Amino acid sequence: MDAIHPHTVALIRKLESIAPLASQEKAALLRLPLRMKTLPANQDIVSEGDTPSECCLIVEGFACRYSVTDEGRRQIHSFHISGDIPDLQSLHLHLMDHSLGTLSPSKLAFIQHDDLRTLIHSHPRLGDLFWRDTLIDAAVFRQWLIGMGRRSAYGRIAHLLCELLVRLRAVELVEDYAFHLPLTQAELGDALGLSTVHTNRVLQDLRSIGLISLRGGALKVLNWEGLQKAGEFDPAYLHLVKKEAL
Amino acid sequence: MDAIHPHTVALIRKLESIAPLASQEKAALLRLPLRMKTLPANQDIVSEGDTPSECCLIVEGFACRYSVTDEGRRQIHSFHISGDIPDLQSLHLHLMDHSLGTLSPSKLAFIQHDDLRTLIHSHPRLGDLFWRDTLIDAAVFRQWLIGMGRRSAYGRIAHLLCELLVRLRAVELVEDYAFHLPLTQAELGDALGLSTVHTNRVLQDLRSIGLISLRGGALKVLNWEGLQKAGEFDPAYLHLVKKEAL
DNA sequence: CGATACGTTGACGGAAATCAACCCCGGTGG
DNA sequence: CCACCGGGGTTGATTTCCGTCAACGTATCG
Repeated sequence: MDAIHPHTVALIRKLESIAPLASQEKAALLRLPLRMKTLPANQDIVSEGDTPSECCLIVEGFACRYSVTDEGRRQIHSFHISGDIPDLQSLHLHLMDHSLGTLSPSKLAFIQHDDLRTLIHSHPRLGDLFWRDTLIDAAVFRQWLIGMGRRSAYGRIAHLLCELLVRLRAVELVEDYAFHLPLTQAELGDALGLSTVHTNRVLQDLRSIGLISLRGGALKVLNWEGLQKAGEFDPAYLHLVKKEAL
Repeated sequence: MDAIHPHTVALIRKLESIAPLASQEKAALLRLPLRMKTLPANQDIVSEGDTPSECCLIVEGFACRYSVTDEGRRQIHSFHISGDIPDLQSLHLHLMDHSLGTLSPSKLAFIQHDDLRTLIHSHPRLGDLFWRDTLIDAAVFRQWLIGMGRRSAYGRIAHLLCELLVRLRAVELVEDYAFHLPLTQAELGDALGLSTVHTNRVLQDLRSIGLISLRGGALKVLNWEGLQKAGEFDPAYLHLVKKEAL
């Protein structure tokens, strides 16, 4: 009856990284009606003040949630990658209290709230799983909070890179400790509460110490142990099922 | 059959502040089996690394969630008041990635996960409501993130005080812009990523400007308009149903 | 009446912001 | 083909907010 959407595999891969899925649950997910959309970089997907009636699944690309203060300073709350549904919360919080935008050219799949509700109704375990996902989301916020409050710029950046590596690896976007990081230094700074200048200097430190290499959006972690230590990184807060972290 | 627990009224009042409740839902909540416990200040309720099988409803008192970095620096993630279930997330995230502790002498009510699951199963709308509550929780984290990243110490403290006033008012713990704030300046600092000394100085500023008065745990907002402006506070992110804010 | 916890004050230092150039590189258009 | 342009990255000089250290005041309590 309904079309099967191969784009949903990104979602399935992501969900399987945080809990096992039954085959009929996967089948139900694959039957979700999707509205595909491609966006260039730096476009709003949903804006603060909106009351969306659908959620946005990221199939490809990088996105972020952010707010802008009265004085025009941007704070990025989180980064989102393939398989994430960054505005899943709009299912229960109807008014967007922040914005969601692309950071790189992205392929998006929109899912109607009603379709999600129907899915959850017939597969309550999937509902629990989505809930779990939003809870992990909150856990990530808490980690960022620790970084902003109590870690140096150096530790903060290291921690963020560790987090991105682990999350990207969970959806198989990391090869040999290297991944594509389409973020400008200004964007990294806006995420970590740092100025662009300082972000630049700390990144240079990380490179000169030999922890990472970074050129033109290609990031490679040269010393995973060292980077984790620098960021006091412990992946427990991501609550992944596969613990072959190291 | 089951006993009716009047302590649950704190929870009902809180839930009604974020969504309307049907009378049979209230009745079901009142039938929840509770295990009461009284704790003095500065005691852990749940500790990082625990895998609890019950949630903690705060009936009376102040609590906070927090983490401690390797160097022993504490970061408080959130404050919790009457009606909150700060570790509701343990329902779906079995390993605690942070600790929960009292800040003042508190009256607590523990609810078995199984009882919550049964409740949610028979009243799915309550499940949605609990989910919504954890989403608001995350929204509060995002606001704190904005503060830590992009606001001055002055704005951060002002914002926090605004948030506490609105949340406390939602559960009827504010009278005439005054409320009980049993937090030390060290605790405020740990929440906002500030040193105790600096917290002290900024609080003095807020007092000398005439925005607040604060003595011995008694906080009174003298200039609500001014305090909101100082903190760029907009209560939308709390997603309360009663909007008679100002 | 000391002990202890919390608040307050001053002096000093440091991490990071700000300001202001300048470089590099990939487009693009004349 | 080269000049121009703009976005991102890099660098240095300067400033500032806030942390740290250390002392002292003040209140509550056993």
